[in-house]
Amino acid sequence: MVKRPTINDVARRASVSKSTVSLVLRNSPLVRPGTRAGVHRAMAEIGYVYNRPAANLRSANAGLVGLVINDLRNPFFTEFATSVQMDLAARGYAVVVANTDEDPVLQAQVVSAMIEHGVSAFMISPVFGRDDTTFASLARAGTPTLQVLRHVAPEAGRFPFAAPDYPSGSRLATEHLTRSGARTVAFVGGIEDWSVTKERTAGWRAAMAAAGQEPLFLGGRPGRAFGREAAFRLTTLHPEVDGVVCFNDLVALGLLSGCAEIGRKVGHDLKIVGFDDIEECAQAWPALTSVRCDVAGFATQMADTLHRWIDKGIRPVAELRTPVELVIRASSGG
Amino acid sequence: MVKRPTINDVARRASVSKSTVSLVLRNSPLVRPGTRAGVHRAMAEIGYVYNRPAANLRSANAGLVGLVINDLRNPFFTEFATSVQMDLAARGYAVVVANTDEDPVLQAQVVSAMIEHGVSAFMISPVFGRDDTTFASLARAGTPTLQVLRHVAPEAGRFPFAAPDYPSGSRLATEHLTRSGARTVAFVGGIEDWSVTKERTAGWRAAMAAAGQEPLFLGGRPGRAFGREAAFRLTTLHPEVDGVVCFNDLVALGLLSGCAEIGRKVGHDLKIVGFDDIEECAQAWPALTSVRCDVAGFATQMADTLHRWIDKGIRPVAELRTPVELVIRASSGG
DNA sequence: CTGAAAGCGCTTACAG
DNA sequence: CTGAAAGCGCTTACAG
Repeated sequence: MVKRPTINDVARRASVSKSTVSLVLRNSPLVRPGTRAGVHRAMAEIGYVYNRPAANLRSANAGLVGLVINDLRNPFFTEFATSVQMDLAARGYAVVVANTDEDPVLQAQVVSAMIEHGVSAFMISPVFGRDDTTFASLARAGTPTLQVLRHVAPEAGRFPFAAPDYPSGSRLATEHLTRSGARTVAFVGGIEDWSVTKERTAGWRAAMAAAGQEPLFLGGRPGRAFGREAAFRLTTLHPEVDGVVCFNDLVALGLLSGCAEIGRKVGHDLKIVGFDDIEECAQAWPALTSVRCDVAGFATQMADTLHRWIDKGIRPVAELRTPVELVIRASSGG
Repeated sequence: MVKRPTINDVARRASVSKSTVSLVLRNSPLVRPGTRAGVHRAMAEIGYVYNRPAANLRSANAGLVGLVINDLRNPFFTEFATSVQMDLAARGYAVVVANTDEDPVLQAQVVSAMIEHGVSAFMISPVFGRDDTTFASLARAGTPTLQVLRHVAPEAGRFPFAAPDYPSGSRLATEHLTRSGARTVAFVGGIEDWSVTKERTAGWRAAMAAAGQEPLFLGGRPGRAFGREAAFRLTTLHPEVDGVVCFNDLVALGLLSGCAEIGRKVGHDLKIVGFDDIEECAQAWPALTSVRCDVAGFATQMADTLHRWIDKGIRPVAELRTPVELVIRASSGG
């Protein structure tokens, strides 16, 4: 509202040139301690605040990062986005975020807007579907862009990708269920077209094949509602299923809720494993066995990767997979 | 990475002056349709993208809004923040967000950073506690700032505030429980110092007083973990309690989980009401009765309020309360 | 170590 | 309707 004091006002107040003030601002060793102190005093006195966009016009490094997420209301992504934001803030970046709600048009819009705002880099968990306008803009702008958690852009070299090792996760889950005595293990949740669904079912399919079992896949929107619905469907249509690997924890928690409603004992005649290990898993009853992806740790790693790319020019590897582990709790009879 | 084309490049390509290009950019009616078309063609051909920070240096309106939230991982705030972000995006703003994790120091840091980045306005759900540095910075910068959901800044005139009508919510909840036959209604969760706790207990206290009952308040961190713990504590130490109003839905859902574990029937010998009505309430088993604050609708209203403040200079009223309603489900025996 | 000048990409009067 | 000039708040060579 009120016009902010500028570098010129500081210079006048401290009786130096504005170049000197600029040097002080940028912590140059060239300026004498006494001068520096005087400048700092002047800044405090007149309430000077640095104008980053202006500085950025001449130099570079906007200190702004774009974070674009397909479904921010899903606790898995919430945790990821929040952790990334906080980690980047600790490194001095401001984060402009957008939820794309699995909508390719919205995604293209927010990405364009962020490019106009001059973000230094992007971290994106993209929507699926044949829409290249987003990545075309990104390529044209040349902004460093890291795909996380899911990938869609074809040129992996241009848009490096990192995610937890989903296939291993579902393999671990399935083997655990089989070892615990489950005879028929279904996979519940996930949209079949999505690459992430292919990855999350891969380990389960492999384990099923190894055990000589016919894989039963129940696809659906990965939320609680579908999980609840699946509880009824499984019990009615597939009573032989005694083990379930879920696409994510929301589906598993919905399944738990549905089983509670129909009075089906989870952990005994039906063993359930979730995916992601969101915080709620440990608080549920029965507590939910899940594939721990360590989102918070993954987020920290990604924040660091992006920071090194922007600041030090260190390009991330084209594809990175981080290890997952199975956390066994009551829902799988553990 | 690659230097973006500028307004000058467009001008050269379209054989006009850069002033004309600027006018086209700003949709001025002054420029002839033919000229305008030529400029647009040139922009497309060379892949011009508008440089907002540069424009902002001369004019105003950064098109950037700061969203500062005390606990982004809490689904209530997640829903709020996500809705606000999407609504503001629809109005052409980019949103830089930060989670402060109830930490006043972090809050002061991110607010300063956002001021440096030149955000046009703030929407803040502040941390509690005696820390004025955040609001002092805000006041000094003169950036329009709307307090939402919680308030802490003393000068309401300077920092308008808006939130759902919490007191009415707990009154509705308590009356409903009493009417449903509960004899002893406790309040569970919430840090006693927080103003929001005072507000959320107010209606309950009033209803208790009206019913001539002694109020039992069990304070604690408003999360699932505390809710679970409370289930055990209530059953052991306060077996007479047959109705509970919770600080928020997370506490209520934790309570549900704890009751499931100890085999206590919710909705019959213990009736529970949550607060906020997050999406999960309807998916829980038993489904959770809750005070609906309509976060999404509230968010839309706040986005609109902020937009009118920034764009049209219409100051919000000093304090706004939005109506709440009780959504009755199985957990309260409804 | 410090200052004067030019320039970053845009917008804003001001002429024409 | 269109163009030349100045200026937004900073940084960057370049002198001194």
